[in-house]
Amino acid sequence: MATRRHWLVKSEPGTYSIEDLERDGKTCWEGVRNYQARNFLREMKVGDALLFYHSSANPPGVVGLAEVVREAYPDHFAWDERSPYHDPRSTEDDPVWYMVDVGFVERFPEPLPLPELKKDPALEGMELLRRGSRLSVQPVSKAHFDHIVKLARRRS
DNA sequence: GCCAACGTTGGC
DNA sequence: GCCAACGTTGGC
Repeated sequence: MATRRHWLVKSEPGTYSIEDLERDGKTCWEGVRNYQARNFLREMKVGDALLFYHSSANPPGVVGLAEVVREAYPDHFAWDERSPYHDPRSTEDDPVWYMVDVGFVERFPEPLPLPELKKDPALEGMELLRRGSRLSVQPVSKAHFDHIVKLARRRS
């Protein structure tokens, strides 16, 4: 079996929250419109583990875990003129944007707020904490991933 | 609401 | 290929 990879995905809770994913069980991760983030989406394999991050929240932070349940396929919202994610450069014959399906794994009893993650020396070098980092889909090292899960357990 | 950081666009 | 202008992200 191939080694499972680890990632972090951001969502604004007003758009789609961990509570929404808990309710839905799974969802398609549409709307990624950044090439670097898209390339990471296309690298994802079924079973890869995801940190679910609430951006533009009070406070922002990691709120739970999800997993990849379907590998990358064309993001058809790009073809929909009424969608906020519409992008005329992407067509059915030649898709530009992709999405995966993600499944709910767990919601942390308490969110891990960004300011606390910033203070943690064990998370040094994490992409999320890099100054000016805006990537909405990013790889996470296993060590950083495991440490964050451990922090979540410690809080409960 | 502000603004720093970043990505994209388009003129040249 | 350079780079200024612009739009977006996202913390604060």
